[in-house]
Amino acid sequence: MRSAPTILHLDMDAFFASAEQASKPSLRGKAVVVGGLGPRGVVATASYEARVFGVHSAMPMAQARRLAPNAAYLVPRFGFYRSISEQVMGLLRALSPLVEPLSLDEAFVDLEAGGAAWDEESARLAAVKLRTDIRAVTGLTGSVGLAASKMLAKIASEQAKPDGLVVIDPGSERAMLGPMSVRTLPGVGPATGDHLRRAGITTVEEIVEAGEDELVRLLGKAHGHGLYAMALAHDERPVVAERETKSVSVEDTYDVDIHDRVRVGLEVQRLADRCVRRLREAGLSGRTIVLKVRRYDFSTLTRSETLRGPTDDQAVVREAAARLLEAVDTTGGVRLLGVGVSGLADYTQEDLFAQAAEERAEVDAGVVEEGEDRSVEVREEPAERRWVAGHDVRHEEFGHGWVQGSGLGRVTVRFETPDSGPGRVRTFRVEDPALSVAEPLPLVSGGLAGV
DNA sequence: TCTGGGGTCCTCAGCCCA
DNA sequence: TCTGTGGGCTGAGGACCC
Repeated sequence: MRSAPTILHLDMDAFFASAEQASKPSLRGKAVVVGGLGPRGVVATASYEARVFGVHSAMPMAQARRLAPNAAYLVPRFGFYRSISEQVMGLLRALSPLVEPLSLDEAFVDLEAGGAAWDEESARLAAVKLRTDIRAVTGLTGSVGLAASKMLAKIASEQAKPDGLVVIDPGSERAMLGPMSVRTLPGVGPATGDHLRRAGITTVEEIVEAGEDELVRLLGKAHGHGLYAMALAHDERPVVAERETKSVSVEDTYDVDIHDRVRVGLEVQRLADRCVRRLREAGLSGRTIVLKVRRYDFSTLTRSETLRGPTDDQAVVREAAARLLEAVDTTGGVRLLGVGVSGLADYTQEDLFAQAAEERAEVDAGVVEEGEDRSVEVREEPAERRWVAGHDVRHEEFGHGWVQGSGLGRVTVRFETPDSGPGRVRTFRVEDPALSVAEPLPLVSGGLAGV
């Protein structure tokens, strides 16, 4: 392990909820819950005000509504969050070329590799400046952990939350980790935590006392060795900037279980099409097609088939998924269906030529118009459906606002912007021609323009 | 209480092949 | 030729992460 705390872990505070609060002044200081709003939705992020009521990530939305009935409930706007995330990642890359994003709101940075820091003092200065810059550019706060390894930097940023900075001094790690719960260590979730507890192990120092052989016996080779090393604060995993995608998948949970076998088949085709679209957008093709089925009783099964060569062909993926479905008993109903492709390869020249030839043939045959996106069904949306709660809109007279709710032919809009005060609410007919869908505004004036 | 969506990695069993 | 062994691939499932 290196000797200076020059690995940085950044974790944006309650990211989705904070972004919504920054975008909507009337929600600041209020309980905000972002997640799926359907009957089977779960919480993606809860604002700190909502956490006071016991609401947390991954909690069923129905339970969150019981705990915090007066909170604002919003669907996630991933495009908006992605644009903020890109600004943050830009600030990180200015520190070092070695930036490893873990998600939209989290990343590791190897400060030493970028020459941004070489000892504790320089690392601390870089972290302080980073937090100031993030706030200036995005208007949001992030917590930072600094340590000599990834695991410890992540634990440090967790301790720093919200809006803080924690540095773990090299030499103090073992003493700090010892009394902590085994669940603190990466890779210990509910199942492994339970497993260890049944063996009388609840803290990190009890892992060390149990010894490596006992851990391997309990958890298997890879997990046992890995966890024992983590408990000793040994973590040599490097910060990796470019990670190759290993699989691409799409899945849908249905509001009501599907019983009709024909409908199940149609949904699988739709998912196969969506999966292929994502594959192509990423310039990838893959050999293994995976079908995922979650049944009415939440039991989940996967069926897969490996082809002779990689494909990104819609018809091939559809057919494979349909074959896999044939072998699955869906009596009783299904709540989730998914289609994925793994065993990925970059587009080969051969693939490109084959695809181009196929498309030319289709154009010649009059199947699709040149320039037409054949993967997207163009359909006129009913007026009601255009007004998604939480999304931005613009009114010719009243300016920029966001949809608070819609129904019964009416849409309610709150007119406010990130730099206005809390705004007023007005209601319109859903087909009001003065109202249109709008892009989110930058959270800081000029912010989206870049650093 | 009733459990999303998109991923990653590991384990185990069965099969084939050298 | 028979038997044992070990590696690689495939398919299924489980755990974990954000």
